[in-house]
Amino acid sequence: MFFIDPMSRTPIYEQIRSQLESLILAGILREGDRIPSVRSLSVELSVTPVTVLKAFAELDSSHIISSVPGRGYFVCEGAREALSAQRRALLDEVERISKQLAAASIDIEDVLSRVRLAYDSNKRKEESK
Amino acid sequence: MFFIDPMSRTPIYEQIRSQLESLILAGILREGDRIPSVRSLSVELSVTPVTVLKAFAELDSSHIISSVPGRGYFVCEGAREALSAQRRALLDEVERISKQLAAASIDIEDVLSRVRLAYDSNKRKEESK
Amino acid sequence: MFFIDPMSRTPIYEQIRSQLESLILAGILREGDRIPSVRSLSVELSVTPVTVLKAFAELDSSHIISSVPGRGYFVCEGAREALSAQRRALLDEVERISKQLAAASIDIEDVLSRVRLAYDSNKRKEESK
Amino acid sequence: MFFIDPMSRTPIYEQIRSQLESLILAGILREGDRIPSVRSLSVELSVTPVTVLKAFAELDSSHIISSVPGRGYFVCEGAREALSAQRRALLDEVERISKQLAAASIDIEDVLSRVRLAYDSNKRKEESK
DNA sequence: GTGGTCTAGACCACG
DNA sequence: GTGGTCTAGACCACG
Repeated sequence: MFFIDPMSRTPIYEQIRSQLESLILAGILREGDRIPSVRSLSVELSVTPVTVLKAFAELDSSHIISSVPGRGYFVCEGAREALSAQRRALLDEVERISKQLAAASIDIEDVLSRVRLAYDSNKRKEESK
Repeated sequence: MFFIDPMSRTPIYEQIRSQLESLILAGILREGDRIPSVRSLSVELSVTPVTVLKAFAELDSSHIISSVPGRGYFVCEGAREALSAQRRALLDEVERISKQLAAASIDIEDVLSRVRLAYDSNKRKEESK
Repeated sequence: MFFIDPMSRTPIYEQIRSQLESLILAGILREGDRIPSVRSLSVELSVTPVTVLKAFAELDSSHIISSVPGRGYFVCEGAREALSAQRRALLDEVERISKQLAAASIDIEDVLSRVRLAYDSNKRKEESK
Repeated sequence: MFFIDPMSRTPIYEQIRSQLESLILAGILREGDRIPSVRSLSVELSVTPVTVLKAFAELDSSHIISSVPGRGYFVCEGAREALSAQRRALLDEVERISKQLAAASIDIEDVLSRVRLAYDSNKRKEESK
């Protein structure tokens, strides 16, 4: 269900968070569903429980999942909608700022290269390439 | 010195502001220089003085130029640095948001196309005219 | 400058966060000020750097302080106002819900005791009492 | 069966709703029971039928009671459980927020007084009358 | 069993 | 030097 790349420059907890988000967006994890326990997932992924917990805590603070101590983590009401709204908002923000940059006559290539830079810094440097 | 495209979707006062900014960034207009008067510029560009004034007022409120009643508008101390800081800040913001989008596994093409969309919406499609 | 009680039931990172908030609200730490480094504070308080970092990371995600990797953490623009707004909002929420409870004829003592319960669960159990 | 205080600052329809809720919670009105008609209740309480209807409509939209056109309003399946769940949820919310306030070192008295304020604003000061 | 906090220490990138 | 991630493992409360 989960796959992490320990060599990636994206921190492991971000990879876990991102995959949980995708599972919720895809409707595989639904409102009220219990998600795998911190410990079981840490075993499955061969990482320490603290790393899994960090991913869960971030989603908890965005009200995407909710912790019930002693019972586990559960997908919140409206989590899916919240996630798509979040993503739409980020893309809208990119557009809004890009309009300002266009108005300031900044070369579009400068903007595009910044986006690529951000994505690259998030990716593994593949030595074999 | 100035060129405006009355057919552009970018408001004329934005075009004027953007060109003044470029002249300051390029070092053509320097700290303390007097910039063309509202009246003369409105004649030169064949636009109403109100439009020119709007551009000046925006730059005034960002402390890029400053009005000296009865004498005209002058380029502020540190205007050039302020402008480059502004532009750097916007580009930094693009990068920051792009990192979030990367972390959320949003396809980079979705982001790039939003940037292009913003730039396109700022341009007049000249071919179709 | 800082004092933590390792015996308290309030986690150490919450104590650190709360004290930083108080210093900002009191105007002792101001916008743009650099706050003590993670490592120096961990030495001063005799806790691990990870615990200090957890406190800082929470304040970072609320835009109260901001990390500049390689240079340290700094108090954000508007941090003080944001903190007081936060606190006002929480108290307003208590009042709003209390009105609903009053309208539902819930005994006020049931409500007050819930508040006390929350506060008690946050405090040290004093055995000596 | 019903008592309303026309002098209270709590709207009359809230009083009616609250009393219906109490009757259901107390088990006096049970699932499937027919509740008094809008018309008879408006006469009994000397209020306009519109006020009674407003109380019923609110309970209807929370699926506590349900209208059967031409026959009257009936208590829904599970109404009692739904009501206690609602009340528990509100009290849980008070506790949750109180924990945040405690963590932020807000004086407990500030919180308690907000609760009392909400209850007081809901009551008519009878002595001053 | 569940989540949650903390330690001690390694290691990384960046300036 | 700065922040930031991760491990391995101890220990806690709660159910």
